Amino acid sequence: MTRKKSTTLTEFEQRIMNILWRKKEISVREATDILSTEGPVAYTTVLTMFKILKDKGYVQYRKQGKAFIYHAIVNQTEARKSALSKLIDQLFNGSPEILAQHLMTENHMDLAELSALKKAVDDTDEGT
Amino acid sequence: MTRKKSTTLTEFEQRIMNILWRKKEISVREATDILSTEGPVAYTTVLTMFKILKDKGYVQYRKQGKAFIYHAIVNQTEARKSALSKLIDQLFNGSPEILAQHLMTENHMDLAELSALKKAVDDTDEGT
DNA sequence: AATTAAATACTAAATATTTAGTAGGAGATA
DNA sequence: TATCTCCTACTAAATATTTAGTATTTAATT
Repeated sequence: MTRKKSTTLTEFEQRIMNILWRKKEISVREATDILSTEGPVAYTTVLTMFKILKDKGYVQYRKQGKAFIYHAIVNQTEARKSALSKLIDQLFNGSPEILAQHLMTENHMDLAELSALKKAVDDTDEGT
Repeated sequence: MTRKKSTTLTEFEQRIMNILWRKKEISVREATDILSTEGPVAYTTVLTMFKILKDKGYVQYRKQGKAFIYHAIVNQTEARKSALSKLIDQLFNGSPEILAQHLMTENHMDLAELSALKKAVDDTDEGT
């Protein structure tokens, strides 16, 4: 009779985390402003989401005056890893190789392109 | 005040579609038996899910005696495409290249491996 | 044809997720 | 200090998703 809680970020959680990963630190007010550019959203809705993210251990805050300034405490790479792993399990028979094949055939990525990317990754550290 | 309906397959929908992609055709009874090996599930629950998938246009059925025999009418590649595209939008800045990087760094896929895969894909047609 | 077995249809409800209103509090300001 | 503004806390409810019970139908069987 019970529905399973999501193991990864929900859609709205995701949207907020994306903002946090870009901005490092942000108030609920600022986040609301940013989200509002994509569509109407109430301040308290965003507030609630931050509270949920806090409870789930994805973010933390510090106080500044009377406001909370939030920051992410899970990094993007980790989130990518678990979301991708879930997707691979569910749709790619648990095989990253099948996903790679799919990328090459459906997204027209060729080896030259991948090679260049690999080089770029090897040269830098932060691959975002 | 409204929550957005999922654009991709939900988790349970996904589980059933995986069975359909493997078995081509299946009755609710058989599907229930298969799903039961992973955990308890009521026959009517599975029946309901098939009805939902039918309404959403993911499956179709033919009658055999009094039972419905279901088959998928969306293929796995399409489902993979949309789910992946959604994930890339949400977590990989809309960039398949970033995903490719991630695969290489986090899943330790190297170019030799990818090259072999590419060759395999080029030789066959159905890459599952 | 009547009975039976098994399937579908209809209905309902639990849980997760998303959305937001109202109350109350804390700091800034007049 | 009194007021005002903006913030968080608390509460509530809408929608999606999952789960399954009960009623009805259908086909096979006797």
